[in-house]
Amino acid sequence: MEFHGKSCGGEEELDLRRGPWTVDEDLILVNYIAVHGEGRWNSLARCAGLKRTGKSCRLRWLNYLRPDVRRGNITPEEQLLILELHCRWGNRWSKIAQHLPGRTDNEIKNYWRTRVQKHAKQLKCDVNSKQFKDVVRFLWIPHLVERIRAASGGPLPAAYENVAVPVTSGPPENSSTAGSSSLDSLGTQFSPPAVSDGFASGGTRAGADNSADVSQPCEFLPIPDGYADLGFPDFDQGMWGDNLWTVEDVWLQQLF
DNA sequence: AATCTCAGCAACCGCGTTATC
DNA sequence: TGATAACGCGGTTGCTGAGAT
Repeated sequence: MEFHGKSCGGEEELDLRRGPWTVDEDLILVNYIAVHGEGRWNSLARCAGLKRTGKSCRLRWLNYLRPDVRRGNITPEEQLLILELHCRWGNRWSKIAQHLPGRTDNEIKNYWRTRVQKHAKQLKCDVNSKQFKDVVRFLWIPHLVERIRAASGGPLPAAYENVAVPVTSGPPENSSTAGSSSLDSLGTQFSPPAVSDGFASGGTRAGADNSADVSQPCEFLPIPDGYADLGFPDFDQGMWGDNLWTVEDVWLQQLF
C-alpha cells in the first residue's frame, strides 16, 4: 500500500482507506502510539501518515492492537459475568466490558449476538423476554457455575453457592431477591473492579438509555418444580438440538 | 469438486456527549 | 455562551472461512 507521507497538519487527505487493516498500517499505528501516545485520533491519523479516519484508528487500536487486549476463548467465568451483567444493564456493552479485563465492548457485543441470541432463537423466544432470562438464570448460569467448579477441581467458591443451588434442589430464595443476590457476590468474586456499585453509578447515555430495563435488578420467576431434572443443553458448544426442548416445554412440564 | 449457507468477527456508521476555543 | 471538533457508544453491515449439500 502507498502512503503519501504528508507532513503533520498538511492538507486534507480525501482518499481515505476503508475496510480491513493491513499489517503495514498496524505497524504504523502501533509505532506512532508508542512514541506519541494515544488520543487526538484525527490528527494522529494525519500525522502518522495513515489514510484512515481518526475513528478508524481509534477502533483498531482499542479492539485489536492494544497490548492488553484479549481475544477469543471466552471463559466460563467471563460468560457468567456477561450474562449476569447484561441482565443488569442490558446492552451497555462498554460498561460490561469494564468488568472483563482485556475484553472489548465489541467482542462482548459480538459474543452476545452470535452465541446468546442464537440460543434464544433456538428456544423460540426473544433474548430480552422474561422466559429467556429465566432460562439463563436457572439453567445456563448454574450450568456455568458447575463447569467452573469442575474445572477448578475444588469446592465451589462461596460466591457461587447461591447460583448453583437451583440445579440440584428447589428454589433457594424468593424471586424478589433472586436478581441481585448472586450478582453482587459474583461481581466481587472474580471481576476486578467489583460491580457491586453498578446500580448506583448507572452511567447513562442520556436519552438513549433504556433505564427501565437496565437500572433495575432482573426479576425472575421462582424456579419451577422439576426444572432441575431437565437435561442440560450444551450452551457452550451451541448444540441445543432442534427438538431437544423449548421454553414452552419447560413451562408445560411445570404445569402438568 | 463445486456451490451454497451461515456463524463469527472486524469494521463502519450514526448519534449523543464532552471538551475546547 | 455558542459553535465545533473530538470522543465514545451501540447498532449494523459485510467479509471470510467452515461446514453442509
